[in-house]
Amino acid sequence: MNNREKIWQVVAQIPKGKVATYGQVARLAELPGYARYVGYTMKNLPAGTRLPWFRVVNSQGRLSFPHDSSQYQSQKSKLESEGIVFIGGRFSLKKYQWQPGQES
DNA sequence: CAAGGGGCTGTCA
DNA sequence: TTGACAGCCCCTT
Repeated sequence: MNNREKIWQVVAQIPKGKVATYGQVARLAELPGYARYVGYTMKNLPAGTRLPWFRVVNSQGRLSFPHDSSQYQSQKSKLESEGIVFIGGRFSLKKYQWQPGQES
């Protein structure tokens, strides 16, 4: 299993309505410091993947796409459909960040 | 082999 | 609270 797959597994575990930061995903995948690689990996997901990549956000409680890009809108709407509320272009990371162990 | 860049981050001003 | 900076890791030039 390569690092890319480890990342996929972690992302696949993020529960609906919750989000995780790139750095958090990296740590959970036992790859501390690979935050940036996580983003790179999400960018190169196989077409048609069912991975909830939209639940991965940056540590600022914001999305890492240009505010006017279609990708930003796409991710934002997907998160909102799961109950995450955006205020002024961002959301409360404190409130929605995934805490492994309290999922179910 | 070197350089640039990408859905990042923690630190410091 | 923002913005600038320096590290991080990997892939493509």
